[in-house]
Amino acid sequence: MFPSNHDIGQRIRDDIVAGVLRFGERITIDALATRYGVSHMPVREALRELQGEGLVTSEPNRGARVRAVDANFIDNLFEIRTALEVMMVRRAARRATPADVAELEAIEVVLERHIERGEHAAVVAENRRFHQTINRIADNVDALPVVDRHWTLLAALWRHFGYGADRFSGVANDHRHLIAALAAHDEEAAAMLMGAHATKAKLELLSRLGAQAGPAVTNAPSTSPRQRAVRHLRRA
Amino acid sequence: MFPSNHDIGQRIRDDIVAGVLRFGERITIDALATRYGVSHMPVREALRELQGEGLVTSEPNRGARVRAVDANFIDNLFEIRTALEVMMVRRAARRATPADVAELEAIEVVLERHIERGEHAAVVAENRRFHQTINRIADNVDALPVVDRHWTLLAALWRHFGYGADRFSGVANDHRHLIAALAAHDEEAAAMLMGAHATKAKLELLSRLGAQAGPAVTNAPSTSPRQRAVRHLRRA
DNA sequence: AAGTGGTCTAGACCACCTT
DNA sequence: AGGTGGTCTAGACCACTTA
Repeated sequence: MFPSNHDIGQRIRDDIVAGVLRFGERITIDALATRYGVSHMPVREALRELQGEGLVTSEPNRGARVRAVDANFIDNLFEIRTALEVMMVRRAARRATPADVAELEAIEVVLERHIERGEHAAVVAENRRFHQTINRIADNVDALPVVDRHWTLLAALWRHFGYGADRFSGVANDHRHLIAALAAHDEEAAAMLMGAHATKAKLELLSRLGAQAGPAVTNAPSTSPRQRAVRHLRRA
Repeated sequence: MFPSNHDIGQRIRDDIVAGVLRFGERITIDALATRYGVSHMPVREALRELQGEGLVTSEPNRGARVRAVDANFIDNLFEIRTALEVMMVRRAARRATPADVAELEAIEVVLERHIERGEHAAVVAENRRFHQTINRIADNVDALPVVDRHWTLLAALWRHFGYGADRFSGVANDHRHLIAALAAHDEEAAAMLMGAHATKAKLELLSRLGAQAGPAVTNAPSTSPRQRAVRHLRRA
């Protein structure tokens, strides 16, 4: 049983958030293929996937780079997520059945137990399930993959920046209110709550990014696309 | 410019909207590969791309199908587009420079000339440029690919259902007001206008879908995933 | 057990950037 | 011209489904 094959995308993502692949670093299909012991094609597909998540940028015929995970990136991602999840929770508020509400409550109970016990990874996983359930209730199958694509990346970022128990208590409170709004079919309330909920997460991540020291990133996307000398500066 | 061979995705998309591949039809990588005279891999990637657009659905180990282009599908797509474009136009309203506004006005002039002359395809192309420019001003590079992915499909749908000169006059009026809101940095107005603009397009498409006779579609996604006998019914 | 859908390998090949 | 990034071919192979 080789774990080696398969899921090259996840391995690259892990290597990026783990710092093995530095932000801004140049990456080539060939190098990654030999590194992971696979052939061209799986790496190519993985890079596309990561490009879809925004983790990798690529200029035609000039190779790809690890995207700088800076405030701008976080901001972009959360604006997308917020716009879509607010739209989704509106639909969910219109459609939620008592059974749906019960399902959310059950998930929330589990989630809060994980919070009490400080089981961070489990909290993140259950939190994802909570939001996925809302999105399933919303019943827009075409939006699901878009939103879902960001979750793996966000999970990696939380893991990287540390979880922080202080944040989780607020999460539970938000969720309880969200469930109430859905149960009451109060679309406006649900939209407002979801917007605030997502914004909190964004601000939280941004503050950690700032606290973690400035240089988590750099590699200004090289607005003048033809110079490379800058790369020599990154060494330390 | 792509040599000729490539861009299997576009060829499949064209075959779908042209009715060569019927809605609901079963499609396999192998069949498409032989049909277009290419090997497995390009078709596989193309199918993924189309899945990303929502044009194709796929169940693991059970093959793919042409997605039913019904009211529900149109609705899903436009909810995504509306949510994202409203978010984008808000950002654009905050950032638009006089030069940006001038660029939009220039595009709009060209667009309206095409409208007067009844050059439908050119109108669609220029309309796309208009919205792309707003999204560029918004400066969320991570949202661009998501929104952009739907444009090729929408263009194909307009082409398929017919353009309709009646619609275009409203478009020009909406655009003029949008430009004014952006120039005034009026974020709320811009958001409201964009929401209405997108909703109009959705309703327009839906009405054409309804007018075009009911059976543009069918193939209920077979909610009980294990039966295939139904397939024999589709023959006529 | 046979069939079908789908991914991986290994290398050829091509287009564009770099001398 | 030479180099590098990236796509395509042809077939092996694996996983899951169906008989």
